[in-house]
Amino acid sequence: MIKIDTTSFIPFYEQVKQQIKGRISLGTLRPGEPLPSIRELATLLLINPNTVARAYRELERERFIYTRKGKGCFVTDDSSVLIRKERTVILNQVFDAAIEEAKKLNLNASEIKKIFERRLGMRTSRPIL
Amino acid sequence: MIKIDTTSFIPFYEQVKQQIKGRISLGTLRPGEPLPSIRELATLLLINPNTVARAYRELERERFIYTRKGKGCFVTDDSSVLIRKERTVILNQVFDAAIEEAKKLNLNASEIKKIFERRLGMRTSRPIL
Amino acid sequence: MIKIDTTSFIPFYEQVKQQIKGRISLGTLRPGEPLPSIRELATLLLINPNTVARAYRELERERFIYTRKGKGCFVTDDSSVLIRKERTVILNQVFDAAIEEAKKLNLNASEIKKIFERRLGMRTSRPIL
Amino acid sequence: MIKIDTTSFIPFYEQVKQQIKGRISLGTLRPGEPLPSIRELATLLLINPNTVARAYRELERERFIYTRKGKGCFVTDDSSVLIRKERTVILNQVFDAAIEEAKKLNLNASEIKKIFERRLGMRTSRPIL
DNA sequence: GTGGTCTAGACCACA
DNA sequence: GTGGTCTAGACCACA
Repeated sequence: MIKIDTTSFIPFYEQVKQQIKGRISLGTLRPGEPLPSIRELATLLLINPNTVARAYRELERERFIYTRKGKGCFVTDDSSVLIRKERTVILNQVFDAAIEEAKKLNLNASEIKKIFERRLGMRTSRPIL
Repeated sequence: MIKIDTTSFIPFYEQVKQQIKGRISLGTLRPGEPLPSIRELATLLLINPNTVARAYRELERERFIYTRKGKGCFVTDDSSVLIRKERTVILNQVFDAAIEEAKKLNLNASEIKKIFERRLGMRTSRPIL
Repeated sequence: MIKIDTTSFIPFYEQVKQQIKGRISLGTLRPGEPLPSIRELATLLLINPNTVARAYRELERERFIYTRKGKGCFVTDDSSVLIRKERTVILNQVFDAAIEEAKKLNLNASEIKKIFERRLGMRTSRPIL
Repeated sequence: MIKIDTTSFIPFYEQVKQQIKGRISLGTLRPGEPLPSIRELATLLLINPNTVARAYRELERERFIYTRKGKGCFVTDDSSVLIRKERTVILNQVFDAAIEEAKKLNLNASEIKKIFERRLGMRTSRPIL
């Protein structure tokens, strides 16, 4: 499910971090549940274990996961609370960025809205209503 | 108007490129019009001339601008055409990114729409309606 | 009484070693007396038996304890002598470390002394005087 | 001035961090002042640049230093404030550790005090008075 | 098997 | 020159 975009400017370790957070937020990864092992995920993503280790280390420092030596890494109990806090911030950021971009390309609000809804529709299984 | 986000993972030269393209698209920079000189822009953005030079070099290679030795850099006649081509691609990218992000954070389509419209409203001078 | 600090950089086996030595020095563990069994101590400390085994193995190599197959591990007769030798070394080490740390934090001798005595007082049942 | 103890259990990157903090606290490194470059310090300490980079990265995340791409790392303005906060915590920790150690070795308060003052005297140029 | 530290060395952005 | 990311691979503590 996790993917690395090798063409992106975003560092690999950062992509891993963001996607782990995303999965916690989605509930795919729940409190107490183990993350894939560093080596396992590295193999899966075709990247170096050190890079995954860095992502995990930073997630630990940010209290989304915790580590037990020799056992593995696990989602913390308060991870979802932390993510919920980050959530609004993150969402505002990405939408503001998109809108800003559209404005720079000289679109007005209704044009922006039209494009947005087209994209949203394409990526939704059910009709929006 | 142009700004460098020093905390972003996007390289400075890329930020400059994107913003120049944005201004061409906006019509703030028109065909034939001169760009700010490398040194001038570098001073303005508090970055090294080499970095601006790289942005200009790539914009030239992509045919958005051309260089006249001793005179400076100018917007090409077909720059807007080129940008128009990029436009849809760019917009789709940024909106898809935003929507993707929202989905990772476990929002459904109508929630995403609500947030989007709130942000869009905040950043528009006239009411949308 | 023995405790593992899971946040410390000091390896678990080393923490066990140090604390066993401490108890021999304290007289809580006397020559000839049996140590808790490897499994027992491992269970108590919530760590793996292998880790306790390593601590015991090294203590045996350093002649603080000896092993009787099928019976267990016991404190040697000359353990206290050995520890007495280590004692001054150990104490100097820890105090030098503390003083060094204080100096790095830019305190002068009298300030260091003041802090030290405050801490010592706090951790002593009877008044020092 | 900075030294790596290769026999210590404390990781190299952590030793570097602690000593940089110590020098900031001492005033040897002042706000705005540049740290030695990563490569320079690595060469000096006979360790790998990656290890120094990790120390610097963590110091940056803890807001003791900041980084300017292509320019170097510099002490932040509020570094001393942050250190002052850490100061008491750190000092209590090290002194408590030393005292605890002494108690485990079965010394009473006055003996501990005697040893402490002997060590303190040895490491002070002027008599304490 | 698990994670943690470290090295040697490549390649990039930036000054 | 500066810092940042990444890889390949070694060695250690711990389960």
